[in-house]
Amino acid sequence: MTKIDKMSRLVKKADAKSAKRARKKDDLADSAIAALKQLGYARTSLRDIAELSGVAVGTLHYYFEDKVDLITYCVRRYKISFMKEMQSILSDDVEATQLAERFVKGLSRSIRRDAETHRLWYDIRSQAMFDPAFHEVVQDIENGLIDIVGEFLTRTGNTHSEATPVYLMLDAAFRYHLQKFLAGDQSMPARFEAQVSMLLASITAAPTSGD
Amino acid sequence: MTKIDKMSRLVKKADAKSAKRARKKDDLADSAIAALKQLGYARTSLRDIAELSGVAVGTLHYYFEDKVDLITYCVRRYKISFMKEMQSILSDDVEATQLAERFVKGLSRSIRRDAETHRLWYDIRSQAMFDPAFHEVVQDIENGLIDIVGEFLTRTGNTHSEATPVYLMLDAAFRYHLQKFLAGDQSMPARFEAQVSMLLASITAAPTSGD
DNA sequence: ATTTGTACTGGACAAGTGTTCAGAATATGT
DNA sequence: ACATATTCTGAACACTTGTCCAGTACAAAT
Repeated sequence: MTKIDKMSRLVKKADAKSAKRARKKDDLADSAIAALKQLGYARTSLRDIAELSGVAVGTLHYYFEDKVDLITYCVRRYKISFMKEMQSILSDDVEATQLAERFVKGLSRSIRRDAETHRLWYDIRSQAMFDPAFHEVVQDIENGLIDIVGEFLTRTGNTHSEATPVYLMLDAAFRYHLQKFLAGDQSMPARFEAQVSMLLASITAAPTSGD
Repeated sequence: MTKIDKMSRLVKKADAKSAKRARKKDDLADSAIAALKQLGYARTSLRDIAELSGVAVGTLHYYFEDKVDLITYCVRRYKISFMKEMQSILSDDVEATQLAERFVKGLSRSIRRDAETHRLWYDIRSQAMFDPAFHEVVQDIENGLIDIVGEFLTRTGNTHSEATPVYLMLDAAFRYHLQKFLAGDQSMPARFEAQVSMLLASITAAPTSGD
């Protein structure tokens, strides 16, 4: 069985290698996010990222194809972690009204805590309107967000089919209050909470008379 | 009265001068918009704009302070013309339901016809999250849009106070369908119409139970 | 015809961009 | 200890960027 032994060992080594590489890649991505969330996509150069990561510019190209690859990787990484956070709220075993409250609170807390990172998402989403290179990430993430809203709706006893319009409403409110919060108005997370829970209440109370 | 004559003549001359200058400025802005709507803020250089305008780069700086000044001027100019269009729909003397229909139709037509220009607005709005130089334009325009929605609501027999949330909803739907339309889905303007008129119906039918 | 003023040009400038790659440093395997 | 692979460096490259400004073209006024 030396042959199989060798093989499995080689496989393990290879896995460890790629795992280590992946970890390093994520480290770099985290540094990159720290830079990107301050300056945005267009104004952040690879040199900015390299400096903040403590590596040379070449290293970035060693781990990422090009700038677009790096940025999309970062956005994906960040947004997925946000989505997981929301998912974990949805997995709480509580009744509908309390779930809704926690959900909205989770969002408003994210405005307060991760405002600068979220604006990166809106930046890339706008870029996608001009550059097809960003279509895929944006599509993927937006579908993921709609799924979460859909899950939220079913968990609170609503029709799953209304996921898209409800997502749009949440997204608009989120963006608007985020924008004002970033402009200096500290009251925005609270106002977001108030407005959204009101809107959600009107949704759950009177389901849209579709067909 | 030669003195007054002279003065009034001078004033007239000065006015003609500045009027001519303003016209030329607007011409340049229109060319600039044509360039900007194709490439977006970050990817459009002053040389691109100059080439498309048929003038030298220096000329742009002769009429505009700097790049930010040029871009904000363009966005304002374009968006104001869009807002005037919407205003003219609101000034039609028709009953509420028909007004709502025309309003939504106006929006969906704008998705189809001015998709590329509208994305410039979303681009600048995102930039404003990073660059305070854009705060003012974005604030002004967004307030203008909210006003229009408010006027629409009063004209259709709703409470004016709900302007912001309704604006947010319209904006979200507009942006979403615009994005998908730009990605190639021709059915989006129609879908936008359907979705929005449904949402508006649910608003007007059951006013939000605020207080 | 000559001065004055406005409109415009386009080259020069300094600073920045993403990307590449020969070679050094470090780690891994024998 | 040595050899092989991997990881990383940072200078170099070819371009692009916004801005500036001496100088030209043209119009208006004297």
